[in-house]
Amino acid sequence: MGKEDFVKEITNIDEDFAKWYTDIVLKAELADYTDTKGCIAIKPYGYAIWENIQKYADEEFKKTGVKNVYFPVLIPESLLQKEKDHVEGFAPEVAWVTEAGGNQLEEKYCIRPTSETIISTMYSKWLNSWRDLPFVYNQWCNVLRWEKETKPFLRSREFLWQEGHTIHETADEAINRTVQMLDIYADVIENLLAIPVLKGQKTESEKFSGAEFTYTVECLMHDGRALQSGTSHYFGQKFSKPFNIKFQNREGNEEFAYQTSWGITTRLIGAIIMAHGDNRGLKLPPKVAPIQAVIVPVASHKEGVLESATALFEKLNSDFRMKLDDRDQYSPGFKFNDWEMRGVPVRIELGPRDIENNKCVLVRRDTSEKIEVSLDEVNEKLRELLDDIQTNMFNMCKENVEKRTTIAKNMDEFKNNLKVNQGYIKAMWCGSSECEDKIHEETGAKSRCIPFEQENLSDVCVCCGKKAFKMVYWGRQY
RNA sequence: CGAGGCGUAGCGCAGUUGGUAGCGCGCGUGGUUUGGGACCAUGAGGUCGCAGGUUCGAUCCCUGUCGCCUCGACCA
Repeated sequence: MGKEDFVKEITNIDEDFAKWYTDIVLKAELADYTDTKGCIAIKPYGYAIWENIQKYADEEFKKTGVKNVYFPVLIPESLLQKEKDHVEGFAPEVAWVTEAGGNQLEEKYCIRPTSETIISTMYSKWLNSWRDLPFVYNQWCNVLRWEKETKPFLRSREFLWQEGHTIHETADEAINRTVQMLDIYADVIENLLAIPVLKGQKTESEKFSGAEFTYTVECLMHDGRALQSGTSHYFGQKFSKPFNIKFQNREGNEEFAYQTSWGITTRLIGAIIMAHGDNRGLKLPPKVAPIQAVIVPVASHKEGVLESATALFEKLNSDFRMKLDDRDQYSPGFKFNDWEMRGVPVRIELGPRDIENNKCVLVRRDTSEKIEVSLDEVNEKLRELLDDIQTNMFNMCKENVEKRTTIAKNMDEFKNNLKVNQGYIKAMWCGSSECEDKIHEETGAKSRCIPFEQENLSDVCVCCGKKAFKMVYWGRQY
């Protein structure tokens, strides 16, 4: 292994993926551990990635009529209790505020683990007529879930997300909304983050607590484990009844509204790290990278070099998110490695040789390929290169998914394929939670989803051999 | 929450058979360097995770506790 194949101080990605992951989070300065157990501080570079995700997603949401709102972080206990399945699902990981201002509170408050309850209460207050519908609201906020095992971005006690909550006049309209939002999530993840997704429906045992059904987008990481990356839930009238969200319909009768919720979280930052990273560190898709290209001047003490580098920076900075690395305490070689570790998609080298020839050198992070480009057409070339990197990163990721997706027709194949490839196992399923449990017990894999695109692999369940209901993707998860 | 591992400088680690600590990297300053992790000189930085106990004396021994990591169970 040559020195170009690894970065000092970062664990080898194939030897210890978990360690590699936390190395990247810390060394690339995305986040850091805090004195608050299970909660991270997101540093500027990591937060900038989140801001890019937010910006893109928020624009897509608004194109479909979503409006942003804000609800309280504290929810009274009585509200949380109203929907039975919901409270059962969340109770173990809810944190409570019982004391304030030096006094015990008469009613304790939970710190929101999700906001269906408080939002439903307000919707009930605000809704009168079918003419008021739909409510298509979203909030960007933090939530708290008292997780026992935590990992930066992937599972922390506090995390940032958006939660959309809608109510509709009809079931069809609500269901269409869940599909529409799932499609936006798929678009965010595939087009912005360059990670291919698997779209489908969660099984009964994997769906959101309180939902009629849950749609999901699943991603596969470098090591072949799956990550639930965005969910969209249909509630029907399961919340609107206990929360009394009703309206007078077109016939003049009282009717309960049809409800949805949907969310993506800062976990997506973890997905970017684990789907694209390699032994040189983080690898960011250009569309979401806080810095799309970094200019590294070579021999910057020499006459005119820093001036030319600054001029190039100015020339590019209006079209791209740029960084000029003019730190004088580091050698160019150090900077090359440093920016690769931080995942910047393109490095631009500019030294006396280049300046003399009116050129610069563009080096891409994904393939390490170097090209010389005339300074006159550097904007166009950089644009092309970034587009190509974005596409190539998606394709590389897709190759990994395809390589790691296998079919199993019996449990031996299931176990063997999982052992060899990790990744997704496609297998027929009878629809019983007993088989799901048994598969999980025997293989460690859980159902990822019932994909929208179905194939008939066989007529019988991979586990029990009874009549098959659907094809399911299975896999080990984060 | 079950099993295991680790807490000594910002990071990675030594070390003290009990007498308050060192190395490498990093960091500050001055200079020479600069096309894949430069070099010389000179500095700064530690209540040895925390709390008890044993002891003349604890970073070291004992007990407890907290935190982090890995593997399971649970979740975005």
